[in-house]
Amino acid sequence: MTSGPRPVRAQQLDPIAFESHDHADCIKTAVAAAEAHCTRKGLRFTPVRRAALEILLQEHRALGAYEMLDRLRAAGFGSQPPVAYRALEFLVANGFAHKIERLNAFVACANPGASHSPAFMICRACEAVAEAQSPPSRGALGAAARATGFQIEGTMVEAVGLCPACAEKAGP
Amino acid sequence: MTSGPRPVRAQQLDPIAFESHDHADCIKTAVAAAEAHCTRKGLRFTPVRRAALEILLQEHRALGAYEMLDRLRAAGFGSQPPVAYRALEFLVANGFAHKIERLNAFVACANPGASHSPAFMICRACEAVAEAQSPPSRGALGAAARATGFQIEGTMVEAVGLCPACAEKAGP
DNA sequence: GGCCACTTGTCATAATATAACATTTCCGCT
DNA sequence: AGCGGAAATGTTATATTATGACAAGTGGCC
Repeated sequence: MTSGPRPVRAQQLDPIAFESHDHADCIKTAVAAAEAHCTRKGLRFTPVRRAALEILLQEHRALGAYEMLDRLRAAGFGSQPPVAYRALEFLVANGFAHKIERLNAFVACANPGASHSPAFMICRACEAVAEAQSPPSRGALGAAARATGFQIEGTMVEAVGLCPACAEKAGP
Repeated sequence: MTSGPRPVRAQQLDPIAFESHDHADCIKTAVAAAEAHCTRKGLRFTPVRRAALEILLQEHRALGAYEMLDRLRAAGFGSQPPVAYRALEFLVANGFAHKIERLNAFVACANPGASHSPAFMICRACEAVAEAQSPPSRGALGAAARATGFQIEGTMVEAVGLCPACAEKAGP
């Protein structure tokens, strides 16, 4: 999980998650949305939790819990694993972040508030993670579930491959 | 696994993976298939590897690496983690087993040899795991990949929920 | 203030996974 | 049959990921 040669460019416009966009703005928007959601639901959007979300939003890649812990510690919060795991658990439980099982790592939700059945594309070279929306209970799996009587409560879809930037570096 | 509806006898009938089938037979068949595949490909189907596959086939649920290690040790093989991890790596690499990322655990392949783009249904109550075939990257994910230029190399699909037996136990 | 639920920080430990290396086994070759 | 190299095995040691338990702090509410 090296932080590798990740492209970091001029202030606000970064080619991340396979597309360019205004990063500072996407952070502000997402944090504001989370805050609003917590207010509505009576949840406590505490400093650690806000910090954790901001840290995740800095990257469009998955961050391990211990990487998160390092950054939270650097920001003056507690320094033991549960600090990171609890903040991440809160973010995941409330749809502000997702766990990437394949990487044992966490990524900010690209679409908080939207109906959630996300699918992820994970670059095996640079570890960037992009989120796509996938319709719930899709094709073959939904059919198999109905056929056997299995009740689906949640589905994980994670594709591993090469993002456009890394594909270009790798081959012709 | 189930190669069609098969007549079954009382003693060998186990209600597993959400369906009844002849378990002893499904083990023999799968091991023979693996052996044949290895012979064809010049791979070494060594005793540990065979034992690991048999152990996985005993269950239609995912087994953690250390659970596997315990059983391999009991069978007279080495007693250190790499023993289990290497056998499992071999089985996964050759399509005889799959890793269930959600559980950090491994399950025998229900359909070895078939074109592989498996999807799993994981019961959160009893941890049974059933494998369905899913068409490779169709639908929303494939579309997103094409749109962004992401090259999918492999996809993991895991649904969590309740198997029929546990659903019945849980609530009418 | 006193109560309560929740959150935070910590220590301790569990569970999962890999690195590195000596030894043995197997296969192809002569 | 004997040799050489690649692969597999078993081991020690350690890295990485994750959780249990408990004391102390925080904030809402009567």
